[in-house]
Amino acid sequence: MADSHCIFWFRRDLRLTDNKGLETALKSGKPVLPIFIFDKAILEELPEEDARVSFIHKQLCKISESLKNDHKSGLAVFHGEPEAIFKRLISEGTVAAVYTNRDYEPYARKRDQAVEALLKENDIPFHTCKDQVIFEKSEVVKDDGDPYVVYTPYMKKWKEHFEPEKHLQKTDSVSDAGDFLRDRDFPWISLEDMGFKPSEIEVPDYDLSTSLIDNYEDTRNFPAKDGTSHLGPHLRFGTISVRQAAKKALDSENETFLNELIWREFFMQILWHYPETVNNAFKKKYDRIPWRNKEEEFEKWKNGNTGYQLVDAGMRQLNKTGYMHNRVRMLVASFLCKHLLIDWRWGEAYFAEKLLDYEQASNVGNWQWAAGSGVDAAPYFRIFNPMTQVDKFDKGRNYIRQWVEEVDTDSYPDKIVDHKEARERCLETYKEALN
DNA sequence: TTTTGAGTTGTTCGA
DNA sequence: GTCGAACAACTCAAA
Repeated sequence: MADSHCIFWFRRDLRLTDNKGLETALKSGKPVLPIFIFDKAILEELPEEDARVSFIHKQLCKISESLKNDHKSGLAVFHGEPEAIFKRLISEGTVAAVYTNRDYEPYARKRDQAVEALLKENDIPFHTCKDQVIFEKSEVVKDDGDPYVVYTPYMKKWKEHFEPEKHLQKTDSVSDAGDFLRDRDFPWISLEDMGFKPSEIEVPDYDLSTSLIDNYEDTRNFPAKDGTSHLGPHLRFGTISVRQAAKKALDSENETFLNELIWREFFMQILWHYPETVNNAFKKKYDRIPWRNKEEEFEKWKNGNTGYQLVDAGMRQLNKTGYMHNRVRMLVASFLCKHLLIDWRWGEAYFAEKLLDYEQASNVGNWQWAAGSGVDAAPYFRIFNPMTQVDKFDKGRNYIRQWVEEVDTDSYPDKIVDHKEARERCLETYKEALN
């Protein structure tokens, strides 16, 4: 029998530096076989061209290259059902342990439980590490042990607990930590093998320059300025570690950026404690709202043809680039739920399909916020006025003109609903349902 | 247990 | 144009 080795399973932590689980695996003393699995169940739901699949694939190529060059090792990439692949991997009898970083989404939790059970049957330990957040699960909770469901006290407690020297400690460099399994070749899987084409939409590199972070508070409300770090997708796929991002946030005099990272963790712990909110309103009676759910209106919203300029600009930016300015996200979400009375789950699903920085915890949390049904949500009578939002945040209409070329011509669509009427209809509907 | 103050991001209306 | 109140209570967090 060949010598035993352990496995490190990459998921949403696609980097070789400052990767807690990888470091732990290397320190086990056994050679490490790094693997990635394209999960068939997830891929089947996606269109032929998906920017995120392309991005993951590209990152895997990079990781594989540097493993080859620096460690004479390779990355084993699979396409299939995780459990079945692990069965195959352990069938040789040489796997001593499996290491991975924890993932808190309901689907991932279920998947990991199944894998863990399978490994256990074969007496193989499954070690998981905290990597994608500074604080997870119940690390920041109220004194009585219950989770926070209001952001501000959570944020304060988070900061109380936070010790940069301890929590931002970088992992050892890969070469110092241990060895990879060498000289094993695996067939490489191309996008085409999995039925995908390279996407025309590219994930932009992140920019953590100081000026950007220091000015974050000034620019974050003005979509035309696009003062964004593009950090979202990189935190999503782990091409940057949250610790490195937090370090940058700390260097800034301005806490706004750190607060955004804390929002991310706030929603992650909400999802951890309340996984059912993926499909159900956090405030249960909001599930009594009789959504109108008009398909043709949903289509217009998706395509940016509502006749409300800022809404349309946002949706078109999303469709073209996989990104939408946060200020505008709030508006289009409010518009869908309140003006059109379409179920927040429809909007959530559309964002899930399009956003490069899609993060289930934040997306569900923020959609429920917009609908009024979530934790710490906007009161239901707070209804954005799409015209007023233009005056406030895109006065020069630069953002609008950038994304809606025909905005000042006859071919631009009429308003899908009258603002005043829609507003009153919403207030009545909510009031009635929540009584 | 009870009390108190507070809660991401707004809009409208009337003075 | 500017300002404060109303919009609706409710529930959370902490003392």
